[in-house]
Amino acid sequence: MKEKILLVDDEQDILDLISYNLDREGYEVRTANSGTKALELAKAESPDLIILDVMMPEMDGMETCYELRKVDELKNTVITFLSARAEDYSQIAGLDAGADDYITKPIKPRVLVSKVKALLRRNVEIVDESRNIESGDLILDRDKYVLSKAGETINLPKKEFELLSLLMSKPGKVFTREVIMDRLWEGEVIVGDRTIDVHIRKLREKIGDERIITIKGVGYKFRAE
Amino acid sequence: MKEKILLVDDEQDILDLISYNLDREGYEVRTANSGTKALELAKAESPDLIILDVMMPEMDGMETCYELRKVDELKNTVITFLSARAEDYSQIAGLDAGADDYITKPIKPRVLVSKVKALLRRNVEIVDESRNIESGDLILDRDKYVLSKAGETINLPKKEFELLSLLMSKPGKVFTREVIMDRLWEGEVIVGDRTIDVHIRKLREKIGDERIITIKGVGYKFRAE
DNA sequence: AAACAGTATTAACAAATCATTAAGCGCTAG
DNA sequence: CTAGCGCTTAATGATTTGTTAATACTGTTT
Repeated sequence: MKEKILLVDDEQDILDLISYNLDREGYEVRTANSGTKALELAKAESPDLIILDVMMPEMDGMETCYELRKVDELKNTVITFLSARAEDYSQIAGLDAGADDYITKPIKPRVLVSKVKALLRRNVEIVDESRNIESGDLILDRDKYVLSKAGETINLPKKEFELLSLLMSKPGKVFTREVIMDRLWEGEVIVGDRTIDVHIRKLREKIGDERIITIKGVGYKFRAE
Repeated sequence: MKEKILLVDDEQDILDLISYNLDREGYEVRTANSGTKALELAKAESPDLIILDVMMPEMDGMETCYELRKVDELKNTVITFLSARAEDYSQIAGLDAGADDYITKPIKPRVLVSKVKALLRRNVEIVDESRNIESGDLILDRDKYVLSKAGETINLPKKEFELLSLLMSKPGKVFTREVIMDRLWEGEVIVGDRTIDVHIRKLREKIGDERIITIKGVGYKFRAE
């Protein structure tokens, strides 16, 4: 699943340059040469990221951004400006219009690419941050402090809940014992390594052994589907 | 850990001037007076930064840049142009060729040095950002602590993972036994040479014999595609 | 071709790390 | 005030990972 990027600028050269670079990185790139067209395309495609030139005839970047932000489907879309001037004034005004970042010309392809990557990653993280985490038949409800497994609800004690919550926040990612301790016992006390094992064990008892994977010498991770 | 810079220009004066300044700042500077030689040197040394004159007889800067970008080991290398003309046109064309920045003549040593510093700093950030190393059908995921080979995931024990991670961090570069020991057993214990062989062997069992190449009397390297 | 230096391979051993169980302690609800 | 729950630890057992030693191999030098 490629991530979609909508690129808006009135200069064809810029469109070519940027789309060439993003395309090479494996993104699906759409282009528009005016704010009006951008709005149309954005509604139709709901891209993950919109790169918007500030200076355009007719409808400029700021205005387009305001309009884009009104569209409900684009709530989770990251918008970033593109501008020749790095003046503070325009930066602030741009972000006020609902943009998430600011890229200045002249464009340096590799900077652009890594910025785009960072923005999209941030987006993913924000989405992940939602209160519920699902994976397979498990649903972890951070608000209600409850875990559901295949419909039935399981009440987890605090430490177990937090541990599972941590592991499930990034399925597949390994959490070292050190990190786990930092998160679950922030500085308070120092607990032994076996404590973590025991909590892991209790969790495994409740959600099944396969879900939590041990990486010896490294840490634990939640099995990504 | 000095950072390596490759300097390419057909005029000896320029080479002298720039390398004098960069050398004084503690960088390790190599020079080439043609695009062809630059390619050779770049492949052999995989520098961190390449400064490329646009106007050169035979193979010009743009063309050299295109060629350089095709080389896999130079993926993370920053390339910057050097040109007498600051016209917009050449800027865009140059960046399109895969360069990261543009330095204009006449060269002001102080400006050059600070630009170089900025470029290398950025490079560090970019490299740090991606926790994955890819090569061919292998993907090493440092977060998940797994290796994927053609889709299927392989779990590697810590030492093996670290060893492969080291080798893959600079494909094609030879790591001596000494360096490997430094990185994998930082001062802790002293292990025999055979230990490394065994880990290499286990890795080869898992990823195929062709991937890791032995250079007798020197060390091991990961085969660049 | 024999001696040599360096690497490969294998299996056996040692060490590190994790799992499991049971038990104790402290807090809180009833 | 005490039963119960949750948290932690200790003790022991199981497993994986790391290391070494012994031996075989490969290529190079004399």
